[in-house]
Parts: sequence; C-alpha cells; structure tokens
Amino acid sequence: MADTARTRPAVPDTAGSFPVTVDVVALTVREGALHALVVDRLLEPFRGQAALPGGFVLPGETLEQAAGRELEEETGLTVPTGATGAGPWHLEQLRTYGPLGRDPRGPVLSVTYLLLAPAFGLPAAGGDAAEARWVPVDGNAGGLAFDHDHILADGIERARAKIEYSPLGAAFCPPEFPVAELRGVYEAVWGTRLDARNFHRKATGTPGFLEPTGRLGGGGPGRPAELYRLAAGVDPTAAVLHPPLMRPVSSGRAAPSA
Amino acid sequence: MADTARTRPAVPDTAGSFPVTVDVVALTVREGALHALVVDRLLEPFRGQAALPGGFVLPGETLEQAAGRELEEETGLTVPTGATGAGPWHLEQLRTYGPLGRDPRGPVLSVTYLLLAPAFGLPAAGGDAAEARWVPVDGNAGGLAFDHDHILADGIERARAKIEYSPLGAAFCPPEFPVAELRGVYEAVWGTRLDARNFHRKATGTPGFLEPTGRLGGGGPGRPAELYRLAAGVDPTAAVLHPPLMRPVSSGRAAPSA
DNA sequence: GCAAAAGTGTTTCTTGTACACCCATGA
DNA sequence: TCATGGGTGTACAAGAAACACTTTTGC
Repeated sequence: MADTARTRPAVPDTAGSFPVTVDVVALTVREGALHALVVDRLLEPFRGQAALPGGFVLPGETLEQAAGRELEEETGLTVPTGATGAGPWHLEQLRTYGPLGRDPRGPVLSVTYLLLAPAFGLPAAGGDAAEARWVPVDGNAGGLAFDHDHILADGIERARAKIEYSPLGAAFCPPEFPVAELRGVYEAVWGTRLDARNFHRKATGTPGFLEPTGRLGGGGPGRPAELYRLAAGVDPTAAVLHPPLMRPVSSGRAAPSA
Repeated sequence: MADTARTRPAVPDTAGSFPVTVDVVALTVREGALHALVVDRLLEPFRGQAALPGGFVLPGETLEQAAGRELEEETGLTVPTGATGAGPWHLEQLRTYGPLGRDPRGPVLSVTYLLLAPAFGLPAAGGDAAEARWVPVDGNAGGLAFDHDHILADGIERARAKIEYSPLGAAFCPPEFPVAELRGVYEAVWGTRLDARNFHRKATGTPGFLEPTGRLGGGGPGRPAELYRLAAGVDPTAAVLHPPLMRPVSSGRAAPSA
C-alpha cells in the first residue's frame, strides 16, 4: 500500500473506482396530468432512445451541482443549487443504482435526484443539446434507456408518498396559486379525484402549509379564488401535515422496488 | 473522445472516477433503548476513533454485497444479501453522501444503508477485525469519524418515520415475539411512552401486520403473552398501516437534513 | 338570470385517546 | 392473596367523508 505521506493517508489500492452519473426524475403537472422530463440521446449507448436527463459527475463537482448542470444543459433552465426550499423548485436525492448490470459501458454508479417543478417551457430541439420534452406518465410510459423506467417509477412513487405529509405539492405550483390548482396537483400525482370542499378546508386549515396573499386570481368562470403561497420559513421536507392528507385506498400505493 | 469500438462505447474521459464506500447504520433495541453499531478504526484517517461499519466497494461487487461483506467482517454475522424481507433483518439504502469535503483522502462517495435488526451479540475485540460495539443513541451520541454523526442522525430519522406506516418495527424483534416487545421497540425508537392497551388493539387489528402463532411466551411475571410473527408474504417496505401508527406530536420529528 | 367555480356549514361515521375493568400467571 | 403484566370494553373527542348551501364572478 503506497503511503504517499503520513499526514495524507491514501485510499487502499484494492478499492474500486467508479464513474458516477447523476440522473434526474423531473416531474411537473401540465393540463391535469403528471409529466416527466425526458431527453433523446444523441450518443451511444441507446442513441436515439429516450432517457432521463443526466450525465457524468465531473471532478470537483458536488452531486447537486452535477444535477443542476445537467438540467441546465438539457433544458436551459437554471436550478439554484442547494435549492431545497428556495423558490417553488424542489430537488432532493432519490437513491443510488448500480454499479453492476445497468450500463453497457461497464460498472457505473447512478445517483438519482427528484425534481418537482411548476410547468415550464422547454427550448426547441437543435443546438448542441438533445431535445428535452415532457411525457405524460399515465402508468405505461416505458421504453427509456438503461434502467431509467425503474428509476422513473421509483421517483413517481416517492412524489406520491411525499405530498401526503409534506407541503411539497406546492413545489408543482407557481409562487402564488389558488387552492384549486394545488388540488389539481394532488389529483394528477395520485390519479384520483378529491372533494374540492374538504380539500380546501384541510389545505387552508393546516398550520405551516399555505399562507394567504390577499390577492385574488381572476380569469376563468366562477368566483375568483384567493391566492395562496407556501408558508414562509417552513422546511418543505418537514412533515407539517398532521394528520397527513392521505390518498384514497384505491390509489396506487405500490412500494418502491427494493 | 476515444471510441474503443463501435459496439462497446466508452465512458467519456472527462468523467470523474470515484472511490466508493458503503457505510451502514445498524440499529437495534436493547434494554429498552435504541442502539447503533460502531467500530473503532484501526487505520488512518481517524484511527482509534469510532465510526460506522463500512468500507470500500470492491470491483465486481454490488452495493448490497459490499454492505453485507463489511458487516460480516466487522461483526461476524451474515446478512443474507438482497435480504429485504428475508428473516427478521431489514437492509435498505439510506442515501449517498459526497464526494467532496468528507474524507481527508480525497473525493470519496459514500452510499449508506440502514440495517434494522434484533439484538445480537458481537464477537469479542481482537483478531483481525476492529472491535464492534453497540452504543445507545440517546440524542447525544456524537463524536464519530468522517460525517458519520450526520449519517447516523439521518438513519435514525428514517427508522423513526418508517415504522409509522410500515411493519418494519418487527425487524427489531426475533421471529416470534409478544406484542409488548414490539411496543417496546416503538417506544425506544420514538423515545416516547405508548398506551399498552391501545397499541395492542392497533397492532393486532391492522391487516397484514401481525399473525398469531398460537404459542404463548411464558417467563416473567403476569399473564403469559401470545406470540406473534410478522404476517407472511407482506412486503416489509409496503405501507400496510392505514391509517399509520403515528408518533405523538411531542416526539422528535425533525426532517432529515438536506 | 344562469352557469360555474369558490368557499362555509352541517351531519355522520371512523378512529384515536384515555381509562375502567377482567384474565392469567408467579410468588 | 397480591403483584404484575396481558388483553377487552367503553366513553369521549378529533378528524374524515359526504353533501347542502351560500358567495361571487362571467356571459
């Protein structure tokens, strides 16, 4: 074992060394349906096939920085790094896959992240970036490169579970939104219908969840809705919904695959 | 970019390559208190200091295999790999830390696992393995090497949250156990007292949680308790407790650090 | 006025919580 | 018999579910 210096111990040379990718399950709600972000691969392996946005971690980068960089390269949007809670975005680590049997190039570790975001437009195809697009995830998406179908399913299940007890549903909404929009998020993510009146009471009555802005959101038919924002100073990963807002038992509650 | 072959694309050479460790937060309940497994480090860095059991992933290993191997080397016990659900043990991935600023040897990624286990004895110190021991985690453990204090706190919080809605509390118990032992697990993990009678009703009345064995556990004073086992064929990570067994609001419910 | 959506009130039922009470054993 | 812990019954309160009803807008 080559001890370069007594003050700077070295990693044992029997240890493996692995390329590491960061892949992102980016979810949003558009037109009442849950969508995931995918890109068409420009390079082998799986060239031309859809995949989750992601790529290799570069030396000197943190995992979060790599996730933000890949998202920016492939969607043009800038995710404030360490953005857990800053703005409507929410980025959190999902889990790590690999290193064996998931990449034809050899052993590769993939650290995956879950991004919950309000709907946003994507740059047109072309340029140096692969085309990124939103695809609905109505149960049957499928067909992604690598083990990305599996990762996507795990990300969706995480999102479904998380909005039960955390205020993270608001991460799918713009900074100010009516209660009905938040309800639409829950309905899209869970794939169920919720009673508008009971949801309103529960959402507005839970301390540390919503905060009225005083403004009204006009536009559509019917009475204008009051606009709310996510309560200030609340950790968006904290369990503030006590008791939780639980999905109806009919809704899919599959455990994430081990 | 050196394309070694058209049929076997290579990892781009701008990608970083990282040593990867697996570290395990092993928790158990002994004498009514939650304990974590730590080992005393025999090598630099942090020689002589306590740390979570773990070590480098070797080439050709899966992460779970590495976790099982490290546990076996340091505690002498054999964790059936892919053991999610087999036997009373439960091993699940916690999260991944790094690669920057956590190891004086340089950038190292740590994939961490959470092991929930019934109390078991440990081999005596000496031999080629570091001494492993159980330490109580009454809030103030502290003093572990690397970022292991942080990882341990995340693991404890995961365990606290998980037993609310999954049958995993039984992973701390032997194959057959009285309801009171399971209640003791909840009390130790949450650091609260629970009403024995209501707990009994809830635990035995939840479908897919406990299964009577018909046997009685004698021994102590008082009426002998019926023994139960974890219900067969239930995914221990599935959320079977509906509605969940929720910890009293006074109990620590800190969100895992981002 | 009418339709549509927001928001409130009310009733019913389920569940958590607290605690009185009985059961089965050892000393 | 008493102490100890296992297990059941019951009353109360909090919350979920269902839905009638009022409010406020556009057409």
